[in-house]
Amino acid sequence: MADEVDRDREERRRPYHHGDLRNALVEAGLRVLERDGASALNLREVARMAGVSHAAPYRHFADKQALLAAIADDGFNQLAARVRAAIEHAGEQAHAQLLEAGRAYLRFAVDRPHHLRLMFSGVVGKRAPETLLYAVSKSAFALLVGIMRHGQDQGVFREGDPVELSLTCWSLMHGLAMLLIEDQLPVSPEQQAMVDDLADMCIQRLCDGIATVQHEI
Amino acid sequence: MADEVDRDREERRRPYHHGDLRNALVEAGLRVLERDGASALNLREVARMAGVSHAAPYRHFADKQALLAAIADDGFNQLAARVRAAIEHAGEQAHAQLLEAGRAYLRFAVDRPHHLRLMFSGVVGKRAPETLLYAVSKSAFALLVGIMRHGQDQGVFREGDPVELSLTCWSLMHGLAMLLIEDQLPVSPEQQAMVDDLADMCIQRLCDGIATVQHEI
DNA sequence: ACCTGAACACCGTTCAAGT
DNA sequence: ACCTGAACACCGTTCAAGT
Repeated sequence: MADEVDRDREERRRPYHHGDLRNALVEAGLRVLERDGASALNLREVARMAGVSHAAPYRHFADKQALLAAIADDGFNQLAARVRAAIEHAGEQAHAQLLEAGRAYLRFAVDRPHHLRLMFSGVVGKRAPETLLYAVSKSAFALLVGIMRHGQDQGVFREGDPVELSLTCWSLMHGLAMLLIEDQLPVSPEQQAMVDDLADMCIQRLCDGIATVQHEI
Repeated sequence: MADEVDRDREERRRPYHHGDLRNALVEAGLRVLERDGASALNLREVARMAGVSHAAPYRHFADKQALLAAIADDGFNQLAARVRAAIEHAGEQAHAQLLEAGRAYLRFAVDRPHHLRLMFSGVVGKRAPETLLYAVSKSAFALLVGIMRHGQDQGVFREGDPVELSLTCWSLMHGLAMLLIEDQLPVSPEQQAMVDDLADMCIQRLCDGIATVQHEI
């Protein structure tokens, strides 16, 4: 407690030149975001929290949107890291990897609902395919495609374009995450075990299919 | 053109007592929303568009959030109506009904991306289960549960809790819709035929399953 | 009952000036 | 090179006053 206060004061005392203001602003923004939500996130308070004047952020970000984009970008990195760790933790079986990846996605949503919402809320604006943001989200997607290929090699996943399979799976988990944090589902985001079960259930349904016979399309 | 101008002027001329200001505000808000997005939606401009002072909306809405909630509510009604019409148009087969419902969901997303985002963006705030909003979204969900039961009766859908099946299906379509309007998918929302195909493909994957063998969970 | 106009606090953004 | 302080336009919200 006392240590935290001292550290805070030290950070604020650092005169004039803040060591790494850009990062400090992103982190402060992240704190405000998860505490009060996106609508309460404003540049002036973020600057206040970082101990600089309200004009200082404009040295590092063109405007408020640019800060939001940086925060969203950080979220994509964190999400990808979590999913990657979950896959590694799952062992060799593609099916188990898929379940763990799904759980990790949902846990991120439950831990940082405002962050996930920001990442997929259009605040960032239409992005060009070259953008870093796009690249990072693509890299999380690449993990999923890897699982699919792996499962096809193991003979446990059906043949077909692994990108299509991945896309279906991502949509399922993403929709589940969004509906969950919007309280649209009969499961409270607070109950971790129930959330895990929900992820498992949905992925299991996707693996098993819901039809009794296969339709031509 | 000239007619529109005349009508607009007539609406604005109506002196002092606006006939149905509440609805006029919701409609004006809807127009601003789809034109410029949620971040550009402000009460003062909406009031301007409705031809009243910036304080007038407070006679009908407690605050800005209440107007946003009303707009979101309208969206849930429109979405449910579209899905209902799609199901009726699909004929008797549960599988066809499911495909058409999915297409309708995705088309709504593509037609009104900002509206869908608002509906599921937490601006409305945590809602109590009794809220109208919740009830309406539940009624759209009820349509889906109906399809599932129907398919089970027809013997084309696997046995199991129809609510679980519906929840999986809704998550899949919702996630697909959100990712699509965020330009996260390799399909442009402008290409209607591609969007329909995407909906079909995902639902087909869910119906068929992706695993070659059924796992215990 | 319903709407207006002035007023207040606050935000995003800019810019000349400071170190 | 990086930050400050004043300034501007604009927004959400309130309230006494008008019809």
